Amino acid sequence: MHAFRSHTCNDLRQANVGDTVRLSGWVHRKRDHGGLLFIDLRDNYGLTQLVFDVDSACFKDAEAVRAESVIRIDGRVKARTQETVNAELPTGEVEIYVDEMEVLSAAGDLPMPVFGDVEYPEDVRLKYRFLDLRRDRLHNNIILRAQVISELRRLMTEQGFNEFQTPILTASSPEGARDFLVPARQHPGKFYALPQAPQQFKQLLMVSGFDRYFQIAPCFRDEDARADRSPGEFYQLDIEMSFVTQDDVFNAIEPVLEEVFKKFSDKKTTPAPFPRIPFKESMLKYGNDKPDLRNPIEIQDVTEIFRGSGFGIFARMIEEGAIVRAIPAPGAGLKSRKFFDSTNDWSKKEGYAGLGYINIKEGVPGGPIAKNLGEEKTQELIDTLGLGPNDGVFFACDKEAGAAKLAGVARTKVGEDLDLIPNDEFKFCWIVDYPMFEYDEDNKKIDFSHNPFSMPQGGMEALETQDPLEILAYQYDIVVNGVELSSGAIRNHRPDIMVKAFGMAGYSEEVVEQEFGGMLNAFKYGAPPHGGLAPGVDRMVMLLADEPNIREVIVFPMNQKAEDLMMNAPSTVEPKQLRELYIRTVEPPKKETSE
RNA sequence: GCGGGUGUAGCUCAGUUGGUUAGAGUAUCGGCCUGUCACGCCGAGGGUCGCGGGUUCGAGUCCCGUCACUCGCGCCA
Repeated sequence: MHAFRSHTCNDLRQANVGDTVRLSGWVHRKRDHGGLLFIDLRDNYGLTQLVFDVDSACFKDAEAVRAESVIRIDGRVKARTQETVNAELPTGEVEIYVDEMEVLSAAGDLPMPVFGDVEYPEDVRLKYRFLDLRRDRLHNNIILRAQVISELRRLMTEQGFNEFQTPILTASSPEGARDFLVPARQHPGKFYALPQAPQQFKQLLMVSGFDRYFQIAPCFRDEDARADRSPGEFYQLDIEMSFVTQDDVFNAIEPVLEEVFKKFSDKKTTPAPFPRIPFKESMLKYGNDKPDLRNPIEIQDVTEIFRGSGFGIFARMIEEGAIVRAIPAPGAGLKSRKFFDSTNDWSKKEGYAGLGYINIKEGVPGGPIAKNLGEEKTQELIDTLGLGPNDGVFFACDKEAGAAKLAGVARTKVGEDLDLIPNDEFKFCWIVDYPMFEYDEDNKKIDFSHNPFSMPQGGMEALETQDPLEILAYQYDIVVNGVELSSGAIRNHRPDIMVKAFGMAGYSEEVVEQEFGGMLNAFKYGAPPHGGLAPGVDRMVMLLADEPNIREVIVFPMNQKAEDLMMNAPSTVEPKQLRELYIRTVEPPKKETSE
């Protein structure tokens, strides 16, 4: 017999009755009746009930063994009586009468139990991640993650994509997020950077003639955490293709996402082709470029109705260049005034200008805006917005960017408060036609709005003839349920167009040469038109596992402050290590303390 | 860096208007228990109420500061 097990804890069934078996696993739960003792033995695969009666040679050992100890047992499979069958367990028709037991590894007092589904503080869960990972919820999430990744690889490979590894130690690149730096011992004063994404490498792979690349690629960005953004590192399904148009990229990735989401979730999934929404339309109708299409509310611009109207606050602001966006709140007219006031208070607390509103009760519009706007204008609003006799509507008035943003968060807030967002579907869309450039208010200059490597729509001619702020790029995002899953682009493979585009954003040819020389140089020796994208793997699994927090789908995540509480990273290092690197650390200045 | 929330036993939580010796469930330990599967019953131990300061005759409760965790803003080509 095998040293540890003849079966797993999910193998034994009625058909095994009479067999002599050997099992190993964790003591999940003990039920000690004095003269009779049950242990639920657990492994990766499931649970099996062990029975020790008082005559058993190992009864005393079983009484002493603690939860989460690892044991090996030999025993006989017996059928349970009709009354004692456990229909909840796949192995519930049988149990093992134990003849011999060995403790392979004794467990001490547990800082958190594995059994049960009690919530535990996150720092305890992170410090004892190996215990948390034994629990069903995390264990299942991580298995799901493995299966999703395996399926992604299969689907990509079947489409003729090849998986290549790209360097982890590479060069810092000037824009994007903050880099993680690694000192270069052989080059005092110089540093490697961990890649924020294998962007240039995958483009270079296209120049190298590999035609179709993918990678489950680790990406490193030194940014602060969010619920859907783990600090440090994350994974992307990184994809690049040669000789393709934007539609070719869409056609390649849509079936992959559709199939993975259908396979690993019971929720309804948008069938391919996914809707395509121009960036500008998304900013207007949803107030952001990652719309949750489950939310039925659509924002409208109603600036013209308020221009010169009796509602003086808005009218004056419009004269100064503000706009007004309307956020309908279906059915909210039946809510009390408190609903509208507290939504307004919420927006102010979030740091916005505040929300005006009209609440229509039984067809009668109420609130200060309706009063001051007058009957005719109010009716025009109701007709324009298609409001019903018991609907409400909020208004965001500000400069365009501010109003759009406030309208967007209000749309989400109102949709949530009115319970308008169903949780039983995945609604995908593409956001397309991003602007190539935007005006950078801080530095008073034109800058890239997204990815500087994107091909401008219209190519060189557009750059030479159009208003820079009007030029669109072949740049696209995939969004599902308000989560930005991926961004991508058809790349700019022409050195002349690239130098021109960078020039418009204020980067000299020398700077481009210095920062992107590797790629720019490659484009001078025959580069195929190419494009790609990179959906976030962690976010995909988070959505499929229906988890609100990305740490629940990462095996060993860091906390919000980018610390690994289990491994104690980051940590100080030996002076010798620093000397080798010609590095000296400087204490940060102490904060002023008021005595 | 900024704003919100949370912080009481190992854990989940209760604790009234500021008023006796801060409670319950669970876990742990001891005792009893031969059909449980959240086993049951009896008992015990376990607390600087995150920490520091203040107000008060008196603070878990009120005020100020600070720390930890978390959510958001900034940041995220």
